[in-house]
Amino acid sequence: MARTVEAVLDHAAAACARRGAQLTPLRREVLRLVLEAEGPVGAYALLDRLKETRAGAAPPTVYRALDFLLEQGLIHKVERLNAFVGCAEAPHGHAGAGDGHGHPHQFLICRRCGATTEISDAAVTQALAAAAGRAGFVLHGATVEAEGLCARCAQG
Amino acid sequence: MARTVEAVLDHAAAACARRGAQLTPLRREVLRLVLEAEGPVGAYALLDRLKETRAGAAPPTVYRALDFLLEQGLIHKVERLNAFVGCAEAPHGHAGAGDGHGHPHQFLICRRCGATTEISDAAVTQALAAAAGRAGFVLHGATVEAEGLCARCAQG
DNA sequence: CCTCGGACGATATAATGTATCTCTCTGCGG
DNA sequence: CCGCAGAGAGATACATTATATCGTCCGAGG
Ligand SMILES: [Zn+2]
Ligand SMILES: [Zn+2]
Ligand SMILES: [Zn+2]
Ligand SMILES: [Zn+2]
Repeated sequence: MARTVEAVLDHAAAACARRGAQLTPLRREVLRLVLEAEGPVGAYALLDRLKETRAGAAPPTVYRALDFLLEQGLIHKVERLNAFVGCAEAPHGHAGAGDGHGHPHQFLICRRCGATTEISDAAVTQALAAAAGRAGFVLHGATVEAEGLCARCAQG
Repeated sequence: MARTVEAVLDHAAAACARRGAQLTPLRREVLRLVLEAEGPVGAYALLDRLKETRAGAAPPTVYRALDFLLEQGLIHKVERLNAFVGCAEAPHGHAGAGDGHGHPHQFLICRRCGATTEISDAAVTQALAAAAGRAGFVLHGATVEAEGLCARCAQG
């Protein structure tokens, strides 16, 4: 797993460089903390972990890094949780569209165990685009977060 | 317009009563403030307005009322804005499902003028339900918030 | 050398949301 | 009438999340 995270970090650094951006050591460290977390992680939880290696870290430190990672499409924000997760697709070649918006995605959030699964369902994306179009709305992005019970918790 | 708001409030009170809940004067006042706002309105903005008539109002005052109104499906929360809007369907007979979750809905949020339009698109709802089902996820509700340019702003 | 811009450090403050305890009112059983 | 339970609300304090602002450093380009 540690190997995997390092590989993703290297891949992310390359993707940033390709777009003229730079995954600095600080940003890389924050991204690592997000990826190592088991699920969505709050900015202040990240800050606490970051302080272990960077004593002077403060809220703007982590928020600036998170803003960068969001722009690069390397992480997503879960609005319902005010928390952040690594993009599930970044390691598989997508790594952000370079347009500053990431890619269309949806979250399935378990109300019991908190598991948050990223999916990228074309039908959902299309349906939303169609609905927006009918309203004359020019779509730039969307937050889609489902709440319910994950497969594991639904069994009990 | 004022007439309309009063009519909606009366309708909401009746709907609550039908479900064994009570739209108390305080809750009614908070709902009125939400409905009178031009768009999504934050809890603390509501609190400021509420203080004009209820000097002792504090954060829990407004949050408790908002929680009740959310449960009754009379308002929705816009997660991306941390703000609240009146349900666009409540005045038209729906007025909450009574199941404590409101109804499926989506928001179209204009990044330029801030206009927030509530829609209820069956195709989006179905597509999301299908995607969740394929993941073995039991869907209970969803936050769907599109960002872009409204018809008016897109023209410029 | 100069200076310009991006990244970061540092401090303070704003905005949003909860916990907890008390108090009062109301309806009801005894 | 009395005592009690439960909902609603007042009040204080606190927790969590996010931003504003200013200063410093450093490398790219002139
Ligand atoms: Zn993603
Ligand atoms: Zn679960
Ligand atoms: Zn609605
Ligand atoms: Zn607009």
